[in-house]
Amino acid sequence: MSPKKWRALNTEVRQEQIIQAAMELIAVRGLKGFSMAALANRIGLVPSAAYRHFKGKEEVFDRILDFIQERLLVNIRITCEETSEPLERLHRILMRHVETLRGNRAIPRIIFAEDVFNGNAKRRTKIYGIINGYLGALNEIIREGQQKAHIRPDLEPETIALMFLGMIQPGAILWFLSEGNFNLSEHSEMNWCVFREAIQIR
Amino acid sequence: MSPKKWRALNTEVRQEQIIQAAMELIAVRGLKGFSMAALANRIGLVPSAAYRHFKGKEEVFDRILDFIQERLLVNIRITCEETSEPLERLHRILMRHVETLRGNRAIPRIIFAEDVFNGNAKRRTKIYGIINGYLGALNEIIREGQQKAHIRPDLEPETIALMFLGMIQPGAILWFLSEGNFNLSEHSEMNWCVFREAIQIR
DNA sequence: TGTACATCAGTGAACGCGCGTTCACTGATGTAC
DNA sequence: TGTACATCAGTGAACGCGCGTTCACTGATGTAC
Repeated sequence: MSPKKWRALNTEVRQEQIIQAAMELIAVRGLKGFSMAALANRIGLVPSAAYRHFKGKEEVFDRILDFIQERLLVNIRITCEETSEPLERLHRILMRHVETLRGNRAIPRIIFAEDVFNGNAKRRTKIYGIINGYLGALNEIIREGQQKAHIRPDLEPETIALMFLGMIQPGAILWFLSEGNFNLSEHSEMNWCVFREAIQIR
Repeated sequence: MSPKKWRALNTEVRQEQIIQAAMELIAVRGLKGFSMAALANRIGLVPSAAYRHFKGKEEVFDRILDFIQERLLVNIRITCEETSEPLERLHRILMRHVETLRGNRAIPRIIFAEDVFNGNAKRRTKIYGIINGYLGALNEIIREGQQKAHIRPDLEPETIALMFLGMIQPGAILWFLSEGNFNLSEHSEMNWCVFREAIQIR
């Protein structure tokens, strides 16, 4: 079929290619576009070949979730290495989060798509865990900010952490629905100003 | 088949039943559970009978979106009739919004499920329009609050309106993922306190 | 009031399609002796 | 260094399933005369 010499690649390489292809497919065509056939074709394989590297669609999806979790937590980790000032940390995490969404359009599609976990309690729990893990990391930063007297101590860290996500989500949906026309970064920056004033000690 | 006498109902009644059944299905089983077959069975019809009352699945979905739009805007309308105090309006709209989500679990599933509009530009535009319409109504209330010197005039009404949605969305997702264990009302109330302080004139 | 016909909601069988998955087979590469 | 065999990635045909949709048909109700 192909003019150039036929070449088999080992499983690790293929697994990475498949996850990558899946993310691209979801980014461009949505969750419906994420099929084993489309996946395989995208990296020049026949659909059944994908089953040499993954047990099935479920496993591919699980790996995608792992990837997303990792991406989000890395943002927090490197930010915390950069600075120890709590408000500055939150600000940078916000900006990195937005950039991550802009760079990986598949992420909001998966996280928001409540559809994904239906009839699959394990998956639902997994996504719940990812979000809670992220919120937990934010909680820690916020609590530190309260101890250092940078953040109002009368607010629950959990409330602040959720409002943090609230700065991003509605904008992300509008950005997505408007096919990129809505200015997500600018909007987040304005939200941040209001948010910071609301939580910092005046 | 059925023991009780066979009875045909007219199209208006059936249309209402079908929309209702569709919302229930989405609420309980997610968007994947929304099929013409399940729909029809739920109201005691054979799948093909549904096509007597709707051209197809697309049309059913369009009508669901109309229903949601109506529900959201009604919340704003009746609140504005109750009180003319801008901050009180926003507070009540927030509570009503939360109650609407709790009463119609299908709504967050549809609005968040970015999947829905894929490959269907018209539908995407329609949902964008619904959200923008809601934001527009909030904008008006906010602008009035700024003119009456209840709300800080240095903030863009659009920013405030989006943050308003941000009070609801992350909580709604957690509430959904936790299968109702997350206390959405309480969380919204706490968010409101922070939000009000952030936008009101001190 | 009775008859002939149109309308309208509901039925069941059948279709085409896409998708996830399986399986026997192939051909290249790695390994044991 | 050469031969025999195992392993491993890729192939293509085929499956079963669910779903959206169509269509000829049925039986009750409404309407015209």
